[in-house]
Amino acid sequence: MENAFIRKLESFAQLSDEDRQWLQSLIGRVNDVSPDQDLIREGDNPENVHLILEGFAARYKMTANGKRQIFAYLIPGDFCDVHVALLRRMDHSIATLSPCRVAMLSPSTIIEITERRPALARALWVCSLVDEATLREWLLNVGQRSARERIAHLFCELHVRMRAVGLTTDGSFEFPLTQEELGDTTGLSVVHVNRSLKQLREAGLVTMRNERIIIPDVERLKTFAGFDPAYLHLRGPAPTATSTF
Amino acid sequence: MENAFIRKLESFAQLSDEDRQWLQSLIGRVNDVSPDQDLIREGDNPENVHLILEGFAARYKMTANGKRQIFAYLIPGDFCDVHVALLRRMDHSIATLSPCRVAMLSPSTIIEITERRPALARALWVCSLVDEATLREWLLNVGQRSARERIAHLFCELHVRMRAVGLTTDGSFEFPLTQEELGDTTGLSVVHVNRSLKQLREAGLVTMRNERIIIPDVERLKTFAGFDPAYLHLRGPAPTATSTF
DNA sequence: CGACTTTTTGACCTAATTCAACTAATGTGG
DNA sequence: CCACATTAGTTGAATTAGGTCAAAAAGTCG
Repeated sequence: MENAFIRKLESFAQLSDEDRQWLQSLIGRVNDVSPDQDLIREGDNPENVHLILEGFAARYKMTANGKRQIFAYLIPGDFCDVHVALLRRMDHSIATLSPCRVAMLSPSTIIEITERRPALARALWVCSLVDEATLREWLLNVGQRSARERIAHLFCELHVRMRAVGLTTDGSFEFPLTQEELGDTTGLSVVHVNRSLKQLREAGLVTMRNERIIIPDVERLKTFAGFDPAYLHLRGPAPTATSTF
Repeated sequence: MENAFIRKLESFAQLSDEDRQWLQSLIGRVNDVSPDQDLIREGDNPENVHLILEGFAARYKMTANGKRQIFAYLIPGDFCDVHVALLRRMDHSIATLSPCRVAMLSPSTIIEITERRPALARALWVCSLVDEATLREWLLNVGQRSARERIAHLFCELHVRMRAVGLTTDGSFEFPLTQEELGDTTGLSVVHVNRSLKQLREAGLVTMRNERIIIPDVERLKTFAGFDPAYLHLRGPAPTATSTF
């Protein structure tokens, strides 16, 4: 799965073989990180750029009263902090949610990309715009949808994103998060996440078990959630679930 | 107020006199736009870059069920869509909320900035990072805070942002939005916004009247809302309320 | 003034929270 | 491999924050 991020960039821009090889060669130091470890913490002065190779991580922030909001899931192929390096001080934290393999790149690599690889630079640009669009969609999600719709919408999004990096088998993909973490992303209590999941399961819309999400009928779930993938700006028809193997 | 945006950029980076003059000369066509007009609509292929000179505008999107979520307020000095031009298709809309004066710049101007004015380019970069951080804070706000805290937090943020462009008088500033629009930004019903405002007013924390927000004791409101302005990444101590005149 | 929009209030309802207990997993050291 | 500890998931009962519906009051504007 080391090349999930090449795959991801390719879903936004046409890359040359040279670009691809060059990207491949970028990956220097790789760390295995256990779950619930902060990669960067609020207040830190960011030094490295992190790229998730395997596992799930998340951006988050805590309120003064100790409540946590998760802002984004970072899945294989996602850069954690390309841009943030421009600011002196991290305004949020990033933590692993499952065991992760993380590549650490030096900021100079990124600068090299922007200066020497226009196609790649553009692809990175687009990535960050998509991240922002995704963030907007999450705000829409917690601001305007019911508990069940929120969860269903999140799962639809994740299915599309996981498929784009070749990590789905039909309607199913790995999802190693706890219901508590789901609650922190949807703005719901654990208890209510549990009850909502039960209802979704009983309606035959989604099942979450063995650290996997199983969607028997993706179209049906999309309809239920009011999911429109336009905001993910994937180009062309996404690869079909099975063709990714 | 034509130079609110110069002021804004200066709160992120040191600009030379030349930069300032050049920025001033940028403003070409200026439109007066009445309230509730879309500047760009979801699905459009963005052509112009809009800069708000006066008034309030907002990014927003509707759900399939006709609910609206507002993602950001655009106040004098804010660029609406510097970056979005990179994508083929708008994934959200931008509308005026009050009468606005809007400068329309050609995308080529932006390209010129990035190529010829490194200090400005950097300042624009930082602006968009701050926009993203603000969006995260809004998600935290609707996901984790109570109705009153949400509203109070939003007002604190707005106070800081308005002050940064010289549009406050002590704890007071123009705020020409309806309670319905406040509801669409905080994920609350109009009725509940109204009741929450009443409680905040009775607690002596904020008053909203005559299209203005009046905060008798800014520090007290910040404490109540759990507001920490770090995410706005303003450099140095902000100008004091009265020194802006 | 009269039409329309926005704000305010009341009464009632419901989605989601909280607290608490219990069960099912997962993990750890002997 | 088992006994015990710990974390995660499930369920029930009581409570509450916030939503809905409806109608009145207060502004706004041609």
